Amino acid sequence: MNSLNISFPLERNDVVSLLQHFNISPTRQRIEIAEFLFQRPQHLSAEKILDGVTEAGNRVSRATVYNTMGLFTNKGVVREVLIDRERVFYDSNTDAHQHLYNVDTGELTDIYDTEVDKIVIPNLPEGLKVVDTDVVFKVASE
Amino acid sequence: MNSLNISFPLERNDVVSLLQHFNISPTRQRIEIAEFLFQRPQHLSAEKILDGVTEAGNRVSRATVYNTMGLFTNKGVVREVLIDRERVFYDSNTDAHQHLYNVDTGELTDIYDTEVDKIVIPNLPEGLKVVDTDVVFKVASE
DNA sequence: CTGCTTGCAAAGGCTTTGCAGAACA
DNA sequence: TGTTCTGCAAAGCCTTTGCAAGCAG
Repeated sequence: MNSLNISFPLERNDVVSLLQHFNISPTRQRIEIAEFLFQRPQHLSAEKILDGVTEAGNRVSRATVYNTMGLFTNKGVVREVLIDRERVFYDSNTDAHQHLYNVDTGELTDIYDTEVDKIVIPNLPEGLKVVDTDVVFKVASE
Repeated sequence: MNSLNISFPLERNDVVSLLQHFNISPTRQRIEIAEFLFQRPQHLSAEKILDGVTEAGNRVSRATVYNTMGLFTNKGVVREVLIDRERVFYDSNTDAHQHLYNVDTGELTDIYDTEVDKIVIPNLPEGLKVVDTDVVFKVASE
């Protein structure tokens, strides 16, 4: 999925390149948000992103966080993960991978299972192509 | 996932049995909601469920629809599908199956792919078990 | 009776929007 | 100087909650 091979954490220069690669003009706010996102592979809500950017000493409005994350998602910079109905999570890891969601703790972790790539959809109608595959394994304590 | 082998549409008597099977006392409202859900395999939002039940000539409040769908989900009568960030969908088909989501049209369809059942999670921590597997293929026009 | 259910209205909480000012090319 | 972007505040919208009345066992 991700042909960019991001090596976390991303330096500021790399962040700017990344944004430009996706045809996003690198404004101060977008750079600061992206820098925070790509410190490491992580799953973050809009609120957490706002908090994180703010704690890093930068000032970005809530509306801009929402606008920016919508933009990043559309452009493919990050991936939306819908698991918790309470809020959307943004995944800074866009490599092909799946998720393990612990229903007891709410913890969301990445897993890599090459078998998933081999899945072929039976009877995929003509003229359609798969643009993304979301796989979430919900796990609980035994 | 579903060992009940529901044959759509479900008759009123079967609906009552179904609810009892899940230890849900069959109140008028719950029966009417379940009857609407199990007319056919479908993916419905709370609003659509309220509309449908109302149009069928029954009277149920919005709050009861939400309460009931929460109950049905917890008991395993239906499955929540989180795809659209706008709202939650409830799936009246609880057989093991996957979803095809057309990002252009918003259409959500069921697919059956036995290969998915074979997926084994690498490094699943001890003491955890998989309780559910959500697979969504996002497709678009070529 | 006693506890479970329902329904209304209000509150809650995440997200979007309108619009004026700022930044940018 | 025209376009894009930001930020504030308000609005929007889905969902939950408090609470009184109704219903079931």
